[in-house]
Amino acid sequence: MHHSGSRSAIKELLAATAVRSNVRVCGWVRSLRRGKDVAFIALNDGSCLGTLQIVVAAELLQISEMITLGTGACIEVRGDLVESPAAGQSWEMQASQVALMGGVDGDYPLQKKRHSFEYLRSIAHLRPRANTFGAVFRMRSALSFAVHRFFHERGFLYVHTPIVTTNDCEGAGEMFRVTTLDPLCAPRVDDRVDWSQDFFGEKAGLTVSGQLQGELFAMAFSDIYTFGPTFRAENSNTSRHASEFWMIEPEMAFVDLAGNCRVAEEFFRYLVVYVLSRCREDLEFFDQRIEPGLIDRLEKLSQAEFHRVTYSEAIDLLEKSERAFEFPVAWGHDLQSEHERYLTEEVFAGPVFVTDYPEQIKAFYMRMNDDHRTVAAMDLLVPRVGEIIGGSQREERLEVLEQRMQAHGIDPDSLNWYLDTRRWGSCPHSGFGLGFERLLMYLTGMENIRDVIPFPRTPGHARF
RNA sequence: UCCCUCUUAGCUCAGUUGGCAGAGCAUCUGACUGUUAAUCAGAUUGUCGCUGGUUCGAGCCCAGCAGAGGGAGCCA
Repeated sequence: MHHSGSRSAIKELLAATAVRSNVRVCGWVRSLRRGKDVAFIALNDGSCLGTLQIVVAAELLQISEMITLGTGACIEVRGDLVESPAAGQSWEMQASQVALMGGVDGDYPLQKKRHSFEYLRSIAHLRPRANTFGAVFRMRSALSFAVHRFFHERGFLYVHTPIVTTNDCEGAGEMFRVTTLDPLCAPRVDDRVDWSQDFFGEKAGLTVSGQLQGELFAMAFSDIYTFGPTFRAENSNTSRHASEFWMIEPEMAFVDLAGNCRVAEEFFRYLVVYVLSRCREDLEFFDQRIEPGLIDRLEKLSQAEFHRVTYSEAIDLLEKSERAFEFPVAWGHDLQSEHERYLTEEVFAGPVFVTDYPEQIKAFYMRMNDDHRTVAAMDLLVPRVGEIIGGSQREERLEVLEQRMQAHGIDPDSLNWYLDTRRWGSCPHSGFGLGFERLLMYLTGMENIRDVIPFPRTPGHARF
């Protein structure tokens, strides 16, 4: 800023304990009420949900280019912070100077009224200025910090696993291709693209998970975690899926499945308690406007016991229920959304870990149990969202792992570096993956993943 | 990818049996006011998603296409 004098954040002014003179604030006009002698501006700068009421004498507004002042305009105000004589706020600002930085016209798409989320998605470049999205993205930021704090407090190493990868066999979904070859005349051998001539000398793509690399680090640093973007080229079109999302993946040496669940539970509870104490104003907004009862739900959750049930027990519970499910319940088949929802919403009415799934429906790296028909896998199911965490104890025995890879049609040679950790100094270890956006949805009550990502990427959509 | 629903003013949405295109908000003008998404009066605003069909006549019925939303699958 070319002017001297520092800028006060509106959050700070609204929390003031005494009057303050010669204050400077900058922000965007949320609402303007104009009278003959006096005008009132509700100003927001994103530092908090609330607005600062600016009181302006009419003469001040008449001087300059104030014609373009309206909802959405950006202004700089100088004046004094005083006690507000009227109801509605305890502090307000008596303006001595108002400067327009960026005006608006009648085409400004955000009005001082409620808009549909669908419409706001179409103006994703402006929606951060709307109350709901202000609250969502402040909370996203706070929650990211809380994730790092949790692991930092417990001595976990934060590792940046690669975004570009050449593993095509993680079984976690379709990959986006990364290439510098010209799609119209890519080099070919035997009628197939010759990836050896590509930039990385082999077929490369965007990561679908940092887990395999995370395991390598866990077998050197004991406790590690990753927290970064993940990409899935699946053509899935639901309110819970995005092509680009953020995932948190801890990996812990010397920890079995039960210990893995304990960490997941502690982590989940830590984050709930964190937002309850640090994001109160935004949570109250969600509680009021997005999901009535949210705060109560989260407070109960912070005390709640997380239930544990094996897959086989879950199948029994589903079979015993009088419910007519659309998909049949049978041991050996994966649980459908409706089954998961029934378990977490009706049977347990709270978070539940389902463990020990049949080996044929889970990934190759999950540890084979002694019964030789289930693996040490766990999913954490929560009401409303369904599966929010998926994890397992990893197979640390070289021969068993090789066997599992064969059975899943994966060439062990393509992952020889992964197998090396089992060859030399192998150890029992476990980890899980938590979808950051799903967590955010659960904590805000927002129902569409596209509304908790700043600029969401989904099939057919990568604008902004 | 499959199933269902939707698409009307800048936004949110009504539009009956096929018969003149509507409301609220926003915007503009004015009034009024220490106001609280202020209030009051007046004014402006339409390729009824697109293409074709049925009909004397289509926002409404039919077909195709496009876009959006919800559900399913896949998963986090």
